[in-house]
Amino acid sequence: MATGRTHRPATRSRGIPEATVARLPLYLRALTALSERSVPTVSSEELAAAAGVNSAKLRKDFSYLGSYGTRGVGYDVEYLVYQISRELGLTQDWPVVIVGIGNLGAALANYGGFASRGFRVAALIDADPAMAGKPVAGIAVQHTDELEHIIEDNGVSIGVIATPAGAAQQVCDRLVAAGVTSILNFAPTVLTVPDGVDVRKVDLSIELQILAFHEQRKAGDDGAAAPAPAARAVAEAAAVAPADDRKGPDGDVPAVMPA
Amino acid sequence: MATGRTHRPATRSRGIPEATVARLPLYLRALTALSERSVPTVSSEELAAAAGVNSAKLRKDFSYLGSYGTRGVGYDVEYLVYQISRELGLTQDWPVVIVGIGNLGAALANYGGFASRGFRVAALIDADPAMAGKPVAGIAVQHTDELEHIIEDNGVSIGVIATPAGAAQQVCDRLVAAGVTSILNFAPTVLTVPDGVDVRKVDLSIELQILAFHEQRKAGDDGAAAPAPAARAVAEAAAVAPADDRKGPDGDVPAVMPA
DNA sequence: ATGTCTTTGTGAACGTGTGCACAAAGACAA
DNA sequence: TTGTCTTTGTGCACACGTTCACAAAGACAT
Repeated sequence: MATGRTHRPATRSRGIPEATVARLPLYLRALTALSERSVPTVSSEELAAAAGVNSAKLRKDFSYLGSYGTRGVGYDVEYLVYQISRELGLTQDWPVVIVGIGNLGAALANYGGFASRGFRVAALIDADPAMAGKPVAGIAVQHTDELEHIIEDNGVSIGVIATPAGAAQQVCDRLVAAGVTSILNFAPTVLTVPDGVDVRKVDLSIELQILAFHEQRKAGDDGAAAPAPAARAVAEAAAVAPADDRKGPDGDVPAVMPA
Repeated sequence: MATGRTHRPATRSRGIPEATVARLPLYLRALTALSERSVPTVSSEELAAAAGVNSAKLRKDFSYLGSYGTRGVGYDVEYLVYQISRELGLTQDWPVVIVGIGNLGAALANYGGFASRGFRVAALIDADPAMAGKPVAGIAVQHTDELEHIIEDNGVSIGVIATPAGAAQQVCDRLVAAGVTSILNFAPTVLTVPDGVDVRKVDLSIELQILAFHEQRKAGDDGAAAPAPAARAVAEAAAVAPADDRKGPDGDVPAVMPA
């Protein structure tokens, strides 16, 4: 350790917990809104409410970034916007490629939130030759053949995969080989990547299934909270089985009753 | 756990951890793929690899559902598909409404994964009168005025919000008032809902920001892993400041340098 | 039946995340 | 300056999640 500073500014940079990182964008959004309304300062309580989190959690989150608040007053909105932006790396420009310009890819290309914060759609790529040249969101779609070329020329390190599941791993491999080290995957597949490459997935179907689980829970629990009188008819139709034979008939049950 | 002895199926159902619930769809997908290839049984090791998780975690996850494996053999694929489907509530039909038929809403309506597992798009709703009647994904878009009507008639309990941020809370309120108790929110806003209503959010911009954070981390770390030679030029331009003056100049720094 | 071999199911240790509650820091007033 | 009042920053305890490691369960061969 060659630092030589007085007290440990410590490795806070390394030490920011994932859970905190995941919330920083949320705070940033709330702060940006305040900034637009020219609100000069905000307390942890107010900001936490706007971001939908606990105020103690928010303060602890900010403490990982450093001590940017003023006791008795709160946080300076502009300053905090800058600090969080910097911590998230949004003060620099991130060229992004979107691969797979189907319905979803096109929607992503058109999504305003993309461009707003440091992200720039550098290219739209699709495997369909018929798509090549067609403009989507003001950008001409390029063919997959150009992929490596585009990534290297533009210094792209973030790729978005919006292809069908079957093509995702292959596209992923090519992206990684060409130098991409962060991938946002919308295809319903588990991607395998080498160490050092980050993958985040967004899976509509999984989200819905999680909701369905909780929804079913509520329906089963009934008696208590049951604000919605509807949605029952359908549920009943499916309740053909004992509906609560967990643990099962001990094991002699054959592997039947599939979907 | 403390229970007597014999078999206390206990309240396992209540006790399924959220983290486990979130992985069940992942397992289900892997199992469905195996099922389609007519694979009869699978070990925790194999299945874990396919789902991209640790095998011990997978076994523990399954243990919350009951003891569906056979020691020395593994899990029966078909049986497990059924059990997980049932646990997730996918053996019943879930009518879903999508509100906001812009680029994203249309993409969602066309998304095959929706219909595949128990979910059925009951209606597409948009505030633009010009959209009304237009077919998207084979379904005629209906006007927002019909919202309450549609939800009640179809017993919809799951709603998807794909509107602009500004309209999201209002749409959410109407959905909830009409009986929806689970919401999948694509709008970049924090939704406020009463107790008993579940909200899950999917936020493209947040995912990208998290990736940017890690990407920046990698770039800062350099020296070690740095497969991508590109992407540096831009990064440099942003490195105007000391680049590592965290903790800041002690506090006299004015709140300037915003985005 | 007995033994061997495979794989589950889970106790226990560990790591991460959350939230309370309060001392300390600073603003502001007199 | 001194005192009061607000709000941060954080120690601590607890809840949740992950992973290891292994005994017990069962399949299968002999």
